[in-house]
Amino acid sequence: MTGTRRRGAELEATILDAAWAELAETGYARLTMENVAARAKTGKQVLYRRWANRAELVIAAMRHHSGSIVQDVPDTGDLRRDVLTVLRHGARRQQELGTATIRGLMADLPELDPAFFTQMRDVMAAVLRRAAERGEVDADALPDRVVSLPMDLLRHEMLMGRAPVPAGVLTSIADDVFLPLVRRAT
Amino acid sequence: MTGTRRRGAELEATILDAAWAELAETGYARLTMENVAARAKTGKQVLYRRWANRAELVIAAMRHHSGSIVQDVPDTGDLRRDVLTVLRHGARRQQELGTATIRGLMADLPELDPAFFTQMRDVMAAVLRRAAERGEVDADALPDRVVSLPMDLLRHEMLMGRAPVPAGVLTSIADDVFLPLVRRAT
DNA sequence: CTCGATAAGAGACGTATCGTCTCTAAGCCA
DNA sequence: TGGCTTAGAGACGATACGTCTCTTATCGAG
Repeated sequence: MTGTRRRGAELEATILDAAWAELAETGYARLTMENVAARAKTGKQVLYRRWANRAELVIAAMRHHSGSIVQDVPDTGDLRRDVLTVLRHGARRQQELGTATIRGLMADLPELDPAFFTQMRDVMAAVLRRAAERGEVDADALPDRVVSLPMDLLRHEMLMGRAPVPAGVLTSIADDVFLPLVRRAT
Repeated sequence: MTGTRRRGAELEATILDAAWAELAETGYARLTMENVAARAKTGKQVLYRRWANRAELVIAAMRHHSGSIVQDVPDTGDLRRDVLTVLRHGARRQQELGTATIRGLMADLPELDPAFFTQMRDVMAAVLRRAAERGEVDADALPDRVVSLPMDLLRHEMLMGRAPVPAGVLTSIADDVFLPLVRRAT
């Protein structure tokens, strides 16, 4: 039995799984290219051929582990419920990664992908548009900052806090800040 | 002339100045204990005797460079102006440090000093209390989250953005989010 | 003024990881 | 079947960490 040598997509998937496992086991700070390569039973060069550095590898591993962030925008017929659903989704995602990983990535990445933000804002925009159609909010002329407000606050919470974001924070973002703001007649 | 050997506070100040200079020159990522020691013309051990790691040294250097964050709470007689003053103060502080340094610190610090947050929230609370006395806002029964909202959003902006926070962002935080929220009659 | 304790100044040291390079051989394609 | 690509494996020099060792300047007690 001479070794079956993996290639292309198969190899790539193995590496990304290995990276994800290392991430879960040791965390971002201690994740090394060497260990990922070892776990995937391949050489470092194979990693460097695909990703320029740790950060890119980890980003790729994240994407590989769970598809694009939000495909199904919630539509429960109630604005508050929709908002909380979006927030919970984000919070769960954070829990999977851990604060330390998120912070580490932020530090290593020279530039954050702007698509990441617009994506989340578009989700909220869709939720708000439907709420406007139902008459729950009075206008869709809301400033961009207001639209992205819930996710911005959640992100802030995820970055500053240590542990998983408590559920109370999510309801507070919705009830103390966002809903009073969008329900208000301008 | 046998060397004049520095001690105590004098030595410490020299080191912190060196750290601050290195920070400005090379940024947090490339700041090394070795270089700081070299610039201060001392040994690494002298640094490690005082600070456990890079992050602590840099924090100390920041504090040394510019005193406590806010001693003089603005009081212009106008809520909007006060809020913007606080925000500008924070933005200036960020500009001095640079986003990369802030992110690096966040990644390295296991735990953020909670005093940092309460401090900023207390500033906003003071500003709001005076506004309430003037009748600008209707109640001082505002949720904590609302009180810390402007600084939270600014912090989010500082962390996610690359360059110094544009002035328009500050006014947007005040005019699109904070003021409509606190002026509203509950 | 003298003596001992303390800590500065300087650098060696072992470890860890980086990112590059090199080499051999396996697997795909014509 | 022969050639081209690239996987698999590891050596390599560079950098920085954090610890340690050693000498000697400086401070404070007596």
